[in-house]
Amino acid sequence: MFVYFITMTEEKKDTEQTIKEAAKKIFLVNGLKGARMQAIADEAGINRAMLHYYFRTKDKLFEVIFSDAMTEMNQRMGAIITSDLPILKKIEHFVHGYSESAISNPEFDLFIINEFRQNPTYFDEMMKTSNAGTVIKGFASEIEKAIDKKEIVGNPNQIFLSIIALCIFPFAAKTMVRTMLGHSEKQYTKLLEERKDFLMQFIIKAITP
Amino acid sequence: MFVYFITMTEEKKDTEQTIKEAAKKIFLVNGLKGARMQAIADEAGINRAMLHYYFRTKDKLFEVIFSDAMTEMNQRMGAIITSDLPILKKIEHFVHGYSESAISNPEFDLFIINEFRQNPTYFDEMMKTSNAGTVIKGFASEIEKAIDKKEIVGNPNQIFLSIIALCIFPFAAKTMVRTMLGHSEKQYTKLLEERKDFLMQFIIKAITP
DNA sequence: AATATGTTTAACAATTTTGTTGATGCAAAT
DNA sequence: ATTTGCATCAACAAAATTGTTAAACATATT
Repeated sequence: MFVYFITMTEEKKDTEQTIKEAAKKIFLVNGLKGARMQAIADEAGINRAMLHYYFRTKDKLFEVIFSDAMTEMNQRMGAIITSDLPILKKIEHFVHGYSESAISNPEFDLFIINEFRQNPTYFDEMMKTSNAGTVIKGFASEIEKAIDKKEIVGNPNQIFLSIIALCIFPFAAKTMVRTMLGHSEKQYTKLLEERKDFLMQFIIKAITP
Repeated sequence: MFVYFITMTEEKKDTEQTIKEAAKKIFLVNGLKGARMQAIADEAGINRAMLHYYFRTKDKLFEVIFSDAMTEMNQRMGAIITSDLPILKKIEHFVHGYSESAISNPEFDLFIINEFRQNPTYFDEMMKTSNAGTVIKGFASEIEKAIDKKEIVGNPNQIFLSIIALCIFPFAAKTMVRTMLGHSEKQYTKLLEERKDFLMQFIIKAITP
């Protein structure tokens, strides 16, 4: 009996979790309007009515997935905070940290970029209040300070933009780049792994005086 | 009478053109499934039936816009071909050429990235046959040669990926970056303009021995 | 065994979106 | 002035998509 209880609870959670994972997969690729509830149900291997039973509406389900994604974004950006390291070490910490989490969830980057465009006001608000917002602005101003101290050279905004471009683009445009290079999934994953180290050398060369 | 004839013809073409421009705007932001015919009609300021009158179905209308986008992509990538310049000049030519065309059509980049993901096989095919495909592979192999000749240093694929990341990302993730930097549309446009020159210095420093 | 509780499903209803058609207008040709 | 041919629109029909419900099912509690 006790065993049954555990089993049942686990299976219940499993359904909800299964739906969330399926929904994440579909929403991340198709966006809110582009996604179909049936596609999510198929992905989860369950009846479509279950989606409504657990999450009421498409919008509410999306909201859950979206919040999770935001939390993840805050965590990723949090990788920058490492208090009192010199700027190059800080950049290195960010590059490695970002790459690590992007490798484990490579669909995420493009989703965020798309959502930003579709819902700019939401993110405007978020930048003012959230962890990510503070971190990003802090990072940008640290770059500025380092330039003042002649530790690195260039325009602060351009440098900031370049660093995140080099980090994010390989994941956001994964399929495109992979196709351009004629790489298999495996080859490209290897490229991304190796990139962590390549990038630091590349960036350091580019910004040190 | 002659004047009337001209006027009428122009207005007819205008409607079709108006629809195409509106459709481009909507499809580029929302994708095929995410776009709504009513949204396109509203954007064009005409009755929705007109879309069907001129283009039959949503799919066919999308196909037209998509083909145009592919043509543009081929043209952009063609900016690389400048026959016998040294590698750094060739890169410079690409960076400037790409930035120029991206500034005039900034929604395009993210659209292509998204379509690549949604329809990988289509692009796989395209890379084998099209202008863009040849150009991209040629560019990648030129970088490889230059590395052999010790003109530049690094891994060829990483360098190729880095160059296109630095060029494309600022447009693809425009809204995101703009929000992160707290820039207005105007400020960000200025940043993109200035970036043409910044980028070349950045890239040269990063890849010369 | 009977009951209660939450889960699942198929069928249905409502809504949204796409696609069609017949009536109307408008300029050019006769 | 009448006719012709295309463009436009409002209203309608069809299809796709989302949301609801009542009944069946499973499992734990009594």
